[in-house]
Amino acid sequence: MSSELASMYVPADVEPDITKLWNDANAFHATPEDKGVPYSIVIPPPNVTAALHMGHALNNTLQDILTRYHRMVGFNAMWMPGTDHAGIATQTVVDKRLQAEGKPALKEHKQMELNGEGGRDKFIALVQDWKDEYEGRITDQLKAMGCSCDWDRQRFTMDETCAKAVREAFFQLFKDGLIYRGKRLVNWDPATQTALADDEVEMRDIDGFFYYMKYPICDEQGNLTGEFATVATTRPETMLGDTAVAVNPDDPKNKHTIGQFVKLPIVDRIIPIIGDDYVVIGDPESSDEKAKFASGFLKVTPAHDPNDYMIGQRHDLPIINVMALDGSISITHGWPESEKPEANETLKPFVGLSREEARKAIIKWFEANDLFVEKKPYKHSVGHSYRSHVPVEPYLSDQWYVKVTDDRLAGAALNAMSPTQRQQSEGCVWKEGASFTEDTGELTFYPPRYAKNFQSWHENIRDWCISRQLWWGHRIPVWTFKFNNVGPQSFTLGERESAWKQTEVHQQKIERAIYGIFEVAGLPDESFVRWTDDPETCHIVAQTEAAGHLLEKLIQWISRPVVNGSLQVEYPDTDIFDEYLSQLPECLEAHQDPDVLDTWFSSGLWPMSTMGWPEETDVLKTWNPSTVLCTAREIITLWVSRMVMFNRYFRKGDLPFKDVFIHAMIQDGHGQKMSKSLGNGVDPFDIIHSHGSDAMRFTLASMTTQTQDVRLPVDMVCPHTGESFTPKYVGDGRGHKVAAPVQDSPSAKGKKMVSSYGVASGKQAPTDDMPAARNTSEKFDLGRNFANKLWNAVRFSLSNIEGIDANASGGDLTLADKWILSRLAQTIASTTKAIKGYEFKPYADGLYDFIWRDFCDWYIEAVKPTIKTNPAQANVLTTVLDTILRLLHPAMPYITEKLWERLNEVVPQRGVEGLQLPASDLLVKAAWPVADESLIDTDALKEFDLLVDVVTAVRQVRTAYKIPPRQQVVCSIKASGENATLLQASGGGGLLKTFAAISELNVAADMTKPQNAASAVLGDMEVYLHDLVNADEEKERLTKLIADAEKQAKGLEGRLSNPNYAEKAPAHLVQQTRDQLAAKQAELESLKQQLASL
RNA sequence: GGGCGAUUAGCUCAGUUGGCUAGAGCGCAUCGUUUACACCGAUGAUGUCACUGGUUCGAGUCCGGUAUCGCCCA
Repeated sequence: MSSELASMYVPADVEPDITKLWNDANAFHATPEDKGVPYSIVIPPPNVTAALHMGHALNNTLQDILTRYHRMVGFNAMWMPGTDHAGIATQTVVDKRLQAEGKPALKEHKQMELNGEGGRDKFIALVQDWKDEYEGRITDQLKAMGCSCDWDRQRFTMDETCAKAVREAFFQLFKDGLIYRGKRLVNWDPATQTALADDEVEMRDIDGFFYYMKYPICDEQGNLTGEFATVATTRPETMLGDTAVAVNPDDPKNKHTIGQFVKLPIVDRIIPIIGDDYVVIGDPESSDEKAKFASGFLKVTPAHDPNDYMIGQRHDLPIINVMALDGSISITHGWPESEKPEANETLKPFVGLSREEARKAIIKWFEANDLFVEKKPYKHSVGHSYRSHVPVEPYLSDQWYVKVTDDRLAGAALNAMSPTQRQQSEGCVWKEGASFTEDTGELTFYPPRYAKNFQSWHENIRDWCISRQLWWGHRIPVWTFKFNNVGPQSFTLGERESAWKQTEVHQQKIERAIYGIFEVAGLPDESFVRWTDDPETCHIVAQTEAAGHLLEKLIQWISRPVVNGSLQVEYPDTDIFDEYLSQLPECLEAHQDPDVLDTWFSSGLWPMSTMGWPEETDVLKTWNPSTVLCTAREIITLWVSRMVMFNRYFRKGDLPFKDVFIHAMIQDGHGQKMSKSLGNGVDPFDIIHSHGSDAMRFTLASMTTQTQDVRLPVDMVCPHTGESFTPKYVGDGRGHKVAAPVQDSPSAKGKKMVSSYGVASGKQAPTDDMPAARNTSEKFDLGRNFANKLWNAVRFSLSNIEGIDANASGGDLTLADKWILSRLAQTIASTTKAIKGYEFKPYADGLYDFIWRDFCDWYIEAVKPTIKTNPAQANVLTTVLDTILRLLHPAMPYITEKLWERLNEVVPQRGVEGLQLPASDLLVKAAWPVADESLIDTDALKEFDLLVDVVTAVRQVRTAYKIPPRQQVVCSIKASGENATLLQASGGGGLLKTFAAISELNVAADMTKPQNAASAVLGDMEVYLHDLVNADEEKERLTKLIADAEKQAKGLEGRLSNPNYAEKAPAHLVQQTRDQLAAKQAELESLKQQLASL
């Protein structure tokens, strides 16, 4: 194959070929049988909601660096790829898209479902289409980035393998009493109409009001006393559901009202005034915000406020829900029928109003009826849905919970922590005493400060609501059987007992029926469990999909329509019918739970499910626990926690991963989060196209410091000219800086374009004349330039070596050779250490400096004159090239693989004594270099540094005198001892000539300064460049140098004249300072002499 | 309210157990296209290391406080 290298690195010409090479070699695939210590990473599965953004690009670049590095080191490395179904997010996105396109959306499909037209399945199919599209795009993006994932193992959180794990996990937790059903206040999102977990609620400060409203006080019969209780609330609309007014028993002003009643306006409900010390005593003078605003009377609405709910529990208050699922006022979602709300003419106008409308209407009503006191501005924190961004409504409903406050879950997660990272704390809120009970932990956070986050989350954890009222997700594997005639609505003690008895009989019959059909189908008895929480209900959980299908069949049969006394659906197997089903109670109703599981339930199983759990596969045994999880900090609580709890619980205490590496989040140039709506995101594909994958990866790696955030200033690409420029910014009215919707082209006069913000905000639609502009960032030029530099360095090196036998004997190593090998050995050590410690910037910077500065600027220039005639030197050069490619490969896989191919063609064998470089067809499979310490030649390092100093000094003088770079100059140097030897040696002298365009070099200890020579002083050396001087300029130059030297000498003197310094500082430092001062004084002396001689 | 992070050159950021005459990339200025690379080379200018106390022979680095910005949790 001809692979002459082009004069410029063009990623698009290289990347597809290299991808093919890797694919043909199946280079990313690992099996448990492969040799090497297992190393694995599971990808944090990107949501199929949207394509990947720059944060994902960073996240996956780092994982790929780790994976490729460990593969090269010889680990059996496997990177598990996949995507997450992201229940609420994806369902919402698809719904919005359908609405925007005017197609039947979620609402319409819900109606279809009610009509029995299969709306649920049809909608899920639409989401599935979306998922297929975005899963494909995400995969393409990762592949374009060069991610070395084991693509044969790619998973999706809702595929069959993962679904099996979800089913089994739910079953086991259920069986072990760690899943329960509870009627609780949940965080309800009225827009998407689903419950949210606590951590899906984001708090926002809202400028609201405290409203003060008067409730008339009365006796138990409703006779008004003429007094009023003034309640204070931020949410007046909830007053319809008030079931008490509370007063602090220590409130001197109001405690006398405890025991009385109020007649709730509009509703006319008679509710008690109760004493509860939760109530804040009002004090307008107080510095405490709450006391300042408190009126002393707290309206208690147990159905619509978590704190009120607790008060309600303590005082056994009724719970009256006054809202429908969409948050509108409703009398049919829990309003007691005994109040006959439909007959209440006062109430009628409020029914059906939205929360916001109801608030206004109720305030208006209170005003009209002289019961409104005032409103005061009040800034408070309101929970909002992290998806729909509407305020969350505390809402009473039945949900499934995981009892994560069990020691087996949260306790196990805490005990997983590395003992070195545990913090002193006040213990857990869910457990008596301290947080930790064992020292089994190996879980380690990088950077360590994030361990604190993890710990305090678990210490304060609450039970986890896992049911979501969505369609897109894992359907909850619970089948609920209800017996409708076990007894009256409310039970006396005796009735309750008999009801339970009846229940027992019913349940036994159901169990017997299930055992029967399972046995016939060959399923084990243990593949279902039953749980009963009230006399009318029993819940059955199926362990496997097969068991679920049988239950489904049973339910179909139970729900069979009975027409004219005969069954319309026969159970397929008559024997089963006769033996098991004929006994089932007639009063039975059954259905599968309509809800789906919280997405994090399946994500929490990801490190296990992707590897085949619950089967104990070889993959699972080999790579679980995985080695490291790379993610962003926002995910520590949501995801890391759940994976740790689940993995430890289901796999006998094993961790899902040993290390957690938390990387920075990418913000725009103004420190704002990148988001679609702000139009400040940068698409990885755009950067791959404009700069190349390697450039993007390298730049991202070099941005990865240990801080929390990094900024990526966002520029725009002019669609008219293709150039990038910094856009004009405006405020968006919400405190954000955004690119103005319309931008002028920087160089195409009169042409305009629309910014991403313009498009996203809908403020400006793109047209043919005014197209949309893409975002980019100048920062990626760093990686692009570096790639090109490397490309040309290798190209040039190979063109010099080609045709000569680098493996031939002969030739000696020069100073430059010894120096570059020393620097190479140091670089191998430092980059290896950096990767091992998850220090990506030092890794990237170290290679950048070595390649650009040491190798290109100095070494290549140094060997230019001799490389073609010195085989030993050619061997050093190829050894350095080889090692550079290996070291850089994890960060820049494409270009290094391409150059490797060419290097193999030109020089198949590389390596020197102390640095073995085993040959490999593909760089991706090549061994990571290890250098012997003997390669580091400290003399060579020192000597080369001296040469660099001399060269730099000469160049400075040349520049000062405006000598054209190619004009040769005669140079004399006054030097003695080692310095003189070095400078006289052919290596030193030759290098000086090469680097500083010196035609003739003389070195002597007693060199005198020639007439008209310009000079530089380096310690006790003096460098003279002949025939340059213009006395005035030289005077000026020397005066400035003298001033600098004097200043520095003064500083050193000051340090030494402090007696404490000599006494207390380490001796070697004091000596060093003395030496520095001596050198500086000699230099000063010399400069002064020169000045005088002019 | 609790926790975490940031504040170093015009911009984006390094600065690893205190030893600094504070660095890099971009940008800027001057010079340079006989062939590795103009996605380049040489040289240069630019810093009260946010402020303020303290510890120390010595503080960008350690400790206390203040201010501003950002994130997480209530």
